[in-house]
Amino acid sequence: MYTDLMNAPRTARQRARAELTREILDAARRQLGEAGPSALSLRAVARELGMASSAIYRYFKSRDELLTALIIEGYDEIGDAAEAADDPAAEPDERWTAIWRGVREWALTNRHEFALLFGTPVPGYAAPPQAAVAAGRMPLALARVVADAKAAGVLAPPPAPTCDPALIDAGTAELLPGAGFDADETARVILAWNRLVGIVSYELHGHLHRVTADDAGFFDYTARVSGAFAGLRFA
Amino acid sequence: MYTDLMNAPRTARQRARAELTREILDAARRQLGEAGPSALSLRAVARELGMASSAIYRYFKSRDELLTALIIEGYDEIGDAAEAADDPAAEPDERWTAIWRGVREWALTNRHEFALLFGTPVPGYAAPPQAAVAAGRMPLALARVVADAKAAGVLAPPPAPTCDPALIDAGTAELLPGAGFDADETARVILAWNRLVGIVSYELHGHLHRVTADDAGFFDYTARVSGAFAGLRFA
DNA sequence: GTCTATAAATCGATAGAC
DNA sequence: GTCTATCGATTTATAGAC
Repeated sequence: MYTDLMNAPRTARQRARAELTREILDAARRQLGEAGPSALSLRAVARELGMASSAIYRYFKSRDELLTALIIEGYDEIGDAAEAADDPAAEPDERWTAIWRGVREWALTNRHEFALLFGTPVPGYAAPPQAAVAAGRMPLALARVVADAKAAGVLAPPPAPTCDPALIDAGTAELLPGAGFDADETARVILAWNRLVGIVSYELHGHLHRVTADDAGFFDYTARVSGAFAGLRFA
Repeated sequence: MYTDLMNAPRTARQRARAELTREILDAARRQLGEAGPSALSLRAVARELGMASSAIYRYFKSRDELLTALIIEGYDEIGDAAEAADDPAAEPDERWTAIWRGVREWALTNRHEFALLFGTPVPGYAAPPQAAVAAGRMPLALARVVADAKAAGVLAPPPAPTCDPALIDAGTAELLPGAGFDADETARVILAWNRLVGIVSYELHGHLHRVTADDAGFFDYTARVSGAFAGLRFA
């Protein structure tokens, strides 16, 4: 939505507005890490940019609107990272690992934004429905690999515990139109998405400190485990 | 550490101090949900209790010390929940599910405390080393089930992707003295712990909204999947 | 141990001059 | 569109009377 404003700036006025909007978002992202998302302060952003606190209200009319812009931008960037890492011509196991690594790398260089997306929700703030579209891009990248493996006939059968179709939301069953996922396949993609976010969160939040010995190596191991569970074959 | 103060109160003075310490902790826990952990305010706690803001410094000499007490108390409670749910005489699959459900129930009724433990870390705050002991109790409960299944000779062999022993911290390899876990078994317990926290976080933070259709049912399915991966046999 | 008073900051948001 | 000034509130923390 705000990125729309930054495309095709025609007049000098529009360009100036787009640039300042960008600077506000960048400053806000820098500040996410200093006091946490819930303490994000419009005033502090204004101070960092050398502008009056009231001037910023011309760009974002509330703190929540700025938060929404940051969240959608974050979901889009992590979706970009996942899609950019994916080479549809490669083998499923390689695609899977590449997507996982792309997401992790984005998270490592944008840890506060990752926390904004997947950490504790900001109290009193509710993300608008349109954020769901951007939020779905990363798990969809994972689903695409599974769908392609299934179409190629190389998807492994589900492991022992199977998923009751009644547990999956009707809308989610159609998450990848044309893929023809059954409940088990859908559930395995959901758990893969949850696993990816969960293991990155553990690494970023220090829960693996003195538990694992090699973060990148354990992450790759987790990716293999997750991919195998999803039905992909790893060498 | 603070709970020590509450055991064996001898004089009336000590009992009064213990009770007020308890009230401060309870009030702080109530406030965790209002503005998030990073906004936890000693003054607001004092106000809620009808005491002067300065008086509270007699009980906790800083906000970080109060946070530490809350974190250790939370880890201990979730460890209690896991241990209380475990019946060592039951079958491994039943024990596993019971522990999972016990942890989820604690999280559902203490969601802000759960977020304090496993959500975004509070900026500028570092948990003291002694918190690690309390933090380990919940995953240890999971490990105990796996260890007992191994001792009984009913632990399934590892699934295809195996874990390089170099990826596990040397201290973690001894996480359950006497269990004789190898790297694969240790890694599977770590991932089970991560899975449990991850799926509860997803449920609490709304990421499963309109994705799954039955939170409790999908949680049980996840528990079965996780237990099977850990090597337990589910009917 | 509890109180008042205070220090030196911060915040979101608005009004109104220019 | 940007500024100053302001409102009414918040915070952590300390000093000192009682």
